[in-house]
Amino acid sequence: MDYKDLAELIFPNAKDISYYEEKYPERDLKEGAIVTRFAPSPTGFVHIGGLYQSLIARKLATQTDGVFFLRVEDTDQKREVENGISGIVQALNDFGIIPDEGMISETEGKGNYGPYRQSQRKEIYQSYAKYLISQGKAYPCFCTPEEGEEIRAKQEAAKIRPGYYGVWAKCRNITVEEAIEKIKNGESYIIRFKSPGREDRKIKHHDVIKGNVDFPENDQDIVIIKADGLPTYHFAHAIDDHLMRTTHVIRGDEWLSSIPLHLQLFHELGFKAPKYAHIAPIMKNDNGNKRKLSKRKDSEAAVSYYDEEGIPEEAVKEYLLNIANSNFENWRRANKEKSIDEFELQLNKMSVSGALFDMVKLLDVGKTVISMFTAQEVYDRALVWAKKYDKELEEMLQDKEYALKVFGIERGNKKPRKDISKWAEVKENIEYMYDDKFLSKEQEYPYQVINEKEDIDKILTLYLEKYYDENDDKQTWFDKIKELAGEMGYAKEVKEFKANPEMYKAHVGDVSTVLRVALTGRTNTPDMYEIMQVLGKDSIEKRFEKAKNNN
RNA sequence: GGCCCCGUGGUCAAGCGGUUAAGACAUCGCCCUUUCACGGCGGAGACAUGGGUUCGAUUCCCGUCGGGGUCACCA
Repeated sequence: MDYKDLAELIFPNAKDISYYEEKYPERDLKEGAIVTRFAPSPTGFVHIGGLYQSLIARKLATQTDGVFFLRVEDTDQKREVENGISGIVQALNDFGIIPDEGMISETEGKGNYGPYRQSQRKEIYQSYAKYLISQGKAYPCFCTPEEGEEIRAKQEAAKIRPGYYGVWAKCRNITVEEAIEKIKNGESYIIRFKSPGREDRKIKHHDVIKGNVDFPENDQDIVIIKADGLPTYHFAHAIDDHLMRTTHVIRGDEWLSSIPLHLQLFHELGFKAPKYAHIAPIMKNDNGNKRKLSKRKDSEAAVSYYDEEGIPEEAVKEYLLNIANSNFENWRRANKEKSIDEFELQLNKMSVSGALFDMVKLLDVGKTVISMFTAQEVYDRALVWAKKYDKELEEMLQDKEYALKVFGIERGNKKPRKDISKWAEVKENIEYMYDDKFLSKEQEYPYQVINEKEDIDKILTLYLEKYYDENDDKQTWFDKIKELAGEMGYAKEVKEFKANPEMYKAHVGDVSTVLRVALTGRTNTPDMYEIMQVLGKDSIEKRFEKAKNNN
């Protein structure tokens, strides 16, 4: 009896691996094409780091005329979550990251290298496990989980390296006869890889991002097929990325230390190893300590957060690209109008250590992104967001014509206004432009220099009676406010005021402030001329009236 | 604890033997016919540390300290 008999006994129905090698041939792509993937487990939660990886993977595949696919790693039934796959598909879709192959819904996939869901690839893994067993490179292990823990406890007590290796690998040297007998007796078992490695030898590895890294060889006989018949991550990774013809494995750097194992697995399986690019995680400062953005503690770890806050997907992607390749910023400044698809990302320019997540910077990117939008785009996007998250804003946006005027203030020129960084800010930002909101609410009037009610009332009255004409162009409008200032005995020019401060109580700017505050309840607003144009005479009169009646 | 990776201003980061050590965000000041925003100009602000190697180290080597990752029948 030999290894073949043992393999046959364990996996009697498994196909020969040549079947799969033929079924999933080398891809016919041009030289240098990158085949890569995003391979999450379907927990229903997409982490910003996952989006980061996908963005990078997608870009690289696109840049090289390669392939980007979505593979779902659902070999741990305990972690299964309902609709977990759809959540991932949807999240990627929201950010315009569309895989060429892979899962497209909870149950369907597309492409010729599937299934793209590991739980549906059980037979494939078993074929390769069978192959390894028949080669004497894997073996059934009859140790129970409890025995495993005992071994571990002993190792810890003795302060030696924990794990299933060397003399601790009890089942590694069981004879074929013995193994067959145990199996026939119905003893339960798992399949372990028989590692040929030695801990005292080093391997060299070149990571596309991390550079050269040396590790001790792997000597652990890791589990490859679990008691439930499904593979562990490591085994599935080797089989899948080989069969799906992945050229570059782009993943989080928490996997870096598995490199010796993975390389060994590829080698023993007779596969060519892919290139690896281990991405540093996005971190957060937590009381002086850096740590990965945490699903439980940090709302911004979930990609859904950005949708809820109304941070445009373009902004999130630009920010991420910023972290990925610091030359992106310069490129962006030189190419303001271009799509980020035209930026060429380089893996080897990525930072080897994790960046702290910077919300302030993200919002700054958001501001710039939104400032480039037309009023129509702002309207459309804000409306989509409002329908989902803010009924009141949705109502305000019902009068599209008016909303477009409001969003059009100081927009579309060479120095567009940058005052909206996310859709959640829109309501607060435009609220005062709506009569039904403004007039019905009790207002604060933070007048600055000119404070006497008498003066204020006089300015408001005079302005409407004698100066304001809605047909004035901006220069005339401006000149009239100066005249009003003069009539009131204030300086018509700020410079004049600054030169002779003792001669005047206030200047034209202070008069403007009175008008502005009466009009909007704020000291900071966009250009007042445009505001008046949008508001119209009727509204202006009502607002001044309200201001006069204020106390 | 073992193994591995990393350490340039508050943050993201160029530079990688000789530089006035870029740039962006944040911050401060000035200017931008009246605010704010935008924009412009300017200021403050950094090579963790101790030893080497070298004519010369932010750049190379070693130690220290600090940070991160990993050591499952989870991915």
